[in-house]
Amino acid sequence: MKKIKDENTEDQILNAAKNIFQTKGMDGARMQEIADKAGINKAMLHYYYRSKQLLFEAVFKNAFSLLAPQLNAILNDDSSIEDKIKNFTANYISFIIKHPYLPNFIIQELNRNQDFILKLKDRGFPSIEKFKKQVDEEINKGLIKPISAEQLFINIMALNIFPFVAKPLIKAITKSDDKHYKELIEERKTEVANFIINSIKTT
Amino acid sequence: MKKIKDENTEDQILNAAKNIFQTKGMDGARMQEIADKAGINKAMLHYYYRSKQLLFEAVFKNAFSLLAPQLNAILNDDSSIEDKIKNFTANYISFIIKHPYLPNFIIQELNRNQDFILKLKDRGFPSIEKFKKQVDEEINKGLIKPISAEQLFINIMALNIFPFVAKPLIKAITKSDDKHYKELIEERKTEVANFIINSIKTT
DNA sequence: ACTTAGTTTAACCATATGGTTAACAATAGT
DNA sequence: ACTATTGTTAACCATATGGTTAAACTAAGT
Repeated sequence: MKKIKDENTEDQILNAAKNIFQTKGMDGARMQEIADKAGINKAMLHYYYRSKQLLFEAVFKNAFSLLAPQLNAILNDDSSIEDKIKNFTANYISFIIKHPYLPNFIIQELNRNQDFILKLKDRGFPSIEKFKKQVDEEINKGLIKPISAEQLFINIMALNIFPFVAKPLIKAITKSDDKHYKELIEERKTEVANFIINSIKTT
Repeated sequence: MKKIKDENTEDQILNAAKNIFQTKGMDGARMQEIADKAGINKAMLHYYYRSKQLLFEAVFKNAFSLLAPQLNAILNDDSSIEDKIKNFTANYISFIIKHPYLPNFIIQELNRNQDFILKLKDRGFPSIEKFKKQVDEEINKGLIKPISAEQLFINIMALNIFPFVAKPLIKAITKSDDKHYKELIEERKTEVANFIINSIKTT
């Protein structure tokens, strides 16, 4: 009863669906297009995933499960805040270069359907508690200037994620072609960490 | 031949279209829903705007023409960089509180259709040249630490715009209800400017 | 060989959707 | 009052779309 194939149909579908959903979003995606990209019949999509909604959710959860560990790297790692910021910045940018549609996809779809995030709020969902303690500790030790952990976290996310989400806008305003945009992003692997640390480090 | 009315049909349509397009995006919006919200017949949409695409473009241009002056406030004002950052941060956040769907709408749609930005690139489209000169000048005068104008501009945009774009994510990770989220944002009116200035100000 | 269970296909279906049409209403100029 | 122009409506149309069905195919178990 097992199919001996290079890749089973279910995965072919999921990969095609990832591709289409992440570039066009839930509303812009067409089941026929996904089927075509997977090289199979449209009925197969429903055979394996029942509905567009369920197929989409499979893709979304999959995408989020890639992003979550990245965020947990700031929130739950044991290294110092300075080290975390340096590592996260370099790692996250490399990570997104490999998955360019991820941040946009997640942000867009979370905005489209606010309730949707409830379906994710468990197993490994990033949470800020530990980070809060760490920030307060380092402030007390005089290692960093006073700042709320929430604001610091928002700032770290913003500086790292935004340049990808707003790529078209940034390219237009800075009059960059793809090459120059890529250089800007590459620079940010160190630039962003320095910018943050400059701001919060005690002198 | 003029209609004496509280509001002419064309504007009613545009307002309804704004509402629907900005919350649901081009792909998620339905002409029927726009007509219903405007309280008119669906044929009127086509009578006044010919097609969904053209109606959408009217809404988009309108939205962008609100955002552009905000960005130009950093790029082309005559005040010092420090003052610009302080003013922009406070103003922009107040501005978005009034137009909460704006940044998301623009970013989402620019990502959906990359070519679309070409239709905007004229009259008052924000451009970074003047800001570049100013940054270099202030660095030379020793007022701020060395930083590329592009990176500084990206950082300013990121810290200000991202918290709105990523609202659902931030709310979930910081376990905030609407009230706490609003407080976080309110804090940022001064927090963000301090964060940036701390980082670039010479000591 | 035959049965059984899972897999795949083509054809089909109901509905939604953007858009059109033709008739009708209102208004202003004459 | 008559006419031309503009505004508005209901009915309609072609197509796209998510989803279903019934039949055919495949591979393993016996």
